[in-house]
Amino acid sequence: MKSKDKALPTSSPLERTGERLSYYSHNPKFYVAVDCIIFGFKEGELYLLLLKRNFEPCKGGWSLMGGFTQESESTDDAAKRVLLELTGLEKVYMEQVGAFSAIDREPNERVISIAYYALMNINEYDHELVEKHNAFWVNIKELPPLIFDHEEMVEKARKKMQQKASTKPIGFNLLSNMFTLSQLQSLYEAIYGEELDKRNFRKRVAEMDYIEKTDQIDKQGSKRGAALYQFNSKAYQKDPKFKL
Amino acid sequence: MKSKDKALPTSSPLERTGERLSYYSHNPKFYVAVDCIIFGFKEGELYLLLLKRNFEPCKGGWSLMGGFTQESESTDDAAKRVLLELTGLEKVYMEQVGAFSAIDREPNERVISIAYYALMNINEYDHELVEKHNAFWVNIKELPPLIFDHEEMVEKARKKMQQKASTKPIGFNLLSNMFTLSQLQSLYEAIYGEELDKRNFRKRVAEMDYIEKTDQIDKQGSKRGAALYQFNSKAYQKDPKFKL
DNA sequence: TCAAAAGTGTTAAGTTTACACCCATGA
DNA sequence: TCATGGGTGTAAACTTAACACTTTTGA
Repeated sequence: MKSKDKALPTSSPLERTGERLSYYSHNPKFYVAVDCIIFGFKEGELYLLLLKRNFEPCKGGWSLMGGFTQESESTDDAAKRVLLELTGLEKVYMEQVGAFSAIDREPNERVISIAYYALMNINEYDHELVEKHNAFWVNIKELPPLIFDHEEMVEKARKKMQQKASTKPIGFNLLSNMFTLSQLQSLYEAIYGEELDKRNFRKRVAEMDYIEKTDQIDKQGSKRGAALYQFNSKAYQKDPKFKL
Repeated sequence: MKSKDKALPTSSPLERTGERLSYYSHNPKFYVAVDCIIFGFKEGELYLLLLKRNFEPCKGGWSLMGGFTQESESTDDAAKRVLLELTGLEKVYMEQVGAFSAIDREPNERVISIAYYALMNINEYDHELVEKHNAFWVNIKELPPLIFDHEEMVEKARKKMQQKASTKPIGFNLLSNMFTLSQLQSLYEAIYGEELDKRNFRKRVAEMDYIEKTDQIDKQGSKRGAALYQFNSKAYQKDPKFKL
């Protein structure tokens, strides 16, 4: 790898630092950040967990939650850690969105950032931690201007999440363990940004045997009550077909 | 951004280096590489342009072409530069595949690498440069073991390229300016890894007005000769629908 | 008693798939 | 003259989209 083989035909004594080989030491190093697009869902709408920054740089602005990759971490690890720091949650569904590396993406320092999106249940997190970070759930239809290139990250994350959610059962991460079909439908309507036909939707759900009806009834959403369903991931593994 | 606000409540004098603010200086920095999955197409098969490494590390192994991001570049820029260094080509179609950051992905140094795939016409490049880098077109069905995590990069790139090629007219980058429908079909068969029905394929092509029949005839591929077509990207912009 | 959400099938339209023969030409 | 790839249409299968009424119950 790493081209530059003209300048570095073989490893030379000059290229050693201490005990370890260093073929690379004439190249620059960079801060590598991670930024998290954290999706939540309530009342038929998607929300993002955003920071109203009470620290520099861009104090006072709105931003994604982020952090710096450490020596001991992959960027996946760093993203998980950053999410844990903010929400107290482990094992949250996350996907890499991509690297953002424009030279001037931050005003004062060169930082390359790897964006990740996360899907979490908006009802289960550590409120104290979120408050401490001055973070708020913001309706995705009413996003404020975001600092740096964070709006671009959000856009890319939305597209990627939408694409993935249509072919893989990742949407359930945004719901409680048990959910009504109306909730599931309104979730997918929010993800796709369009209304879906109730009967066609339920027909498709009925074909996915791993979306299992429980004997529980939800009495919050309606007078009549609606059957609660759950996603059975083991059953899904056996016949992993999904389309909504 | 960047969490760690406990350790860094506000910018303090200590956080300044020279003239510039440095809120981040207690964080580590990393080499940031780019690696290129370079696709070509000939004789009905996909090929990758791979290096038989005549330099360390992993001299003698097969790898992707790569290089290090410089201060003056985004990773997109770096990927373009690296491709230019190897092939002499500018304006090649490239897409980011993602960041690869496992701590031990390289044996001797911590390097975070951003992978890109490139689609190029296998008939048009600077052979001298390729020879100088000891690079070879390898049939994608007969790939040798690759160093580091490059096989993982290739797999992810193939999936991403396949996905994109089915919905956006990027495949033309792998063909000459003019091509026969048989060539186009065999390209898509190679991308999808499955045979396609000739009549159905041509029916779909016929619906895309921006795939224009020229008055040129290809006499190489057959005795009878086959009409040559070209992709009209301006016509495509006007009605950007694509599905193959 | 009525408003509000839950639940339930059928048909038409559109899309996708399968399939076979004649044509033109150079060797 | 024949082997080779070029070129062409139709029907069946399947998938998707459109659509309206009855049920239950808490206020």
